[in-house]
Amino acid sequence: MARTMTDSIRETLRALPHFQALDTELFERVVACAELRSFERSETIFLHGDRARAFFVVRCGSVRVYRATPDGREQVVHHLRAGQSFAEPAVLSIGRYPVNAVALESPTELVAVDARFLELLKGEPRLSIAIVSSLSMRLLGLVERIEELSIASAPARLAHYLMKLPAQGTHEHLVVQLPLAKKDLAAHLAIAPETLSRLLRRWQDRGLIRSKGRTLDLLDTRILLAIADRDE
Amino acid sequence: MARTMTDSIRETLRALPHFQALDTELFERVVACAELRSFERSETIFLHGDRARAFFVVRCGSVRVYRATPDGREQVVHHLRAGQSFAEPAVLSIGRYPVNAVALESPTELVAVDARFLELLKGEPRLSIAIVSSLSMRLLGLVERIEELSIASAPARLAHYLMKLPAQGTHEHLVVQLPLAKKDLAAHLAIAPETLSRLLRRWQDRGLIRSKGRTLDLLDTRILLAIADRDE
DNA sequence: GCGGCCGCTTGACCGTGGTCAAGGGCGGAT
DNA sequence: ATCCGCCCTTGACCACGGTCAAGCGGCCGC
Repeated sequence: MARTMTDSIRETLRALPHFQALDTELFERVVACAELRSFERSETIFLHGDRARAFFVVRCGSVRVYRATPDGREQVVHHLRAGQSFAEPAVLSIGRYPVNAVALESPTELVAVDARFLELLKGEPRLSIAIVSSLSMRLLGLVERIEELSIASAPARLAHYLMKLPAQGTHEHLVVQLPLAKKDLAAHLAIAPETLSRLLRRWQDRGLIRSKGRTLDLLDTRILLAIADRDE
Repeated sequence: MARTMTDSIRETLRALPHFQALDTELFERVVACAELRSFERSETIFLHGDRARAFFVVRCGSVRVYRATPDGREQVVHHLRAGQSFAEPAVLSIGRYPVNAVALESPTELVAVDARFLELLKGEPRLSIAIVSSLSMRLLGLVERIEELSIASAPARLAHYLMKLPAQGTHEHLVVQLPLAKKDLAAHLAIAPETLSRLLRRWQDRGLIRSKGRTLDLLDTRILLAIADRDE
């Protein structure tokens, strides 16, 4: 019954795509590289330029990975939830974090896998194949994100985001929950909070959605999809 | 004296970071997966959705990798020159190209490394370590690109681009050559060609640069740097 | 040398979306 | 229950940069 910290680590790591196919012995050696860390809302996990001693897997809570410019603006690169990993590239190549990461909820628990993992990698082709594949997927995801951020208009980005959210209900009347505060969602979509607010208002007036706090009813998915990949 | 096609392939692949540390025997097995292909200006190399049979290394010429949206707009993801590789992730994970690629010059010669490479990877930890590292670098590059495209203003993007170009001359009077036609540069920076034109004009009027065709004199690098990471 | 094409430049216009400022509403703390 | 603070909303304004349209210039083919 006693649930050790190592059990938590084991459970979190095993759920990762990288590690699902590993045999027990190798997997335990990975677990031995890891420790559990806990963060509070708004607590910094690492900063741009810090020495990259570990990569992370989200056990619970959520994390924002972002870049900041000298003039104080920032751009969200990733938003991570339970079961997702981040910062592998920093550990596996240059050894410094190229971005900032901050916890968004209290508590946010992360499994930190440190540099001993690199040694494992060198001796284990199966492990490196898994990592290659997972990094490749991540790359493809970033290419998507480039498209989202630079081709699409603000309404298209929002509609696209809403339609990708896990939904409940029938095809013509979906109900979704926003996983972020609206101001954080705005940051993720690279728009001002005011713009987000105005868009939701407009669509509600047109009968496309209904909005109550973080719960949205998508009433006309047909038109929303059209907005998502054409343009408003 | 006779220079075989295989020699060309060997030379091109050997210059890649992935392959520099390989011993001769393993390297030759990589070479055996590769063939040389030639393209003309504007010729398509692959399209979004095509089965990914190979990844590529640029031997000469240049390549634009881009995404297109239903409404006809497009976003440049990469611009590649001699010695650079692309499309590894497609081959190494999902098996389909997620983007389009087109040759920008005549001739553009590419070394295509086909799927037999995957088999090599499975048996060779050193090879996969090299790939992991190189994919990681690529990921970091894409994060930079996200910042470039979505945080910075048009003047900042342009100034940043100019200051990163290989330059000749003294610190306070650099001379750079644009490696792209201005309309292609505009596409890379995600701005309209007209905007590029106007920016260069304005900076020339202010004495920051001098522009003659594709040759630019950077007369005040101090201010250009300021524009690059603050904002206009 | 001449014509035509394509890339570059310039001008005029306008829409998208960011900024500034102020008001309302929900929730947590006491 | 009440207060305070933070988020969200709404309004007014404006500038950045895209689009449309026209004119210019250089390069290549004939």
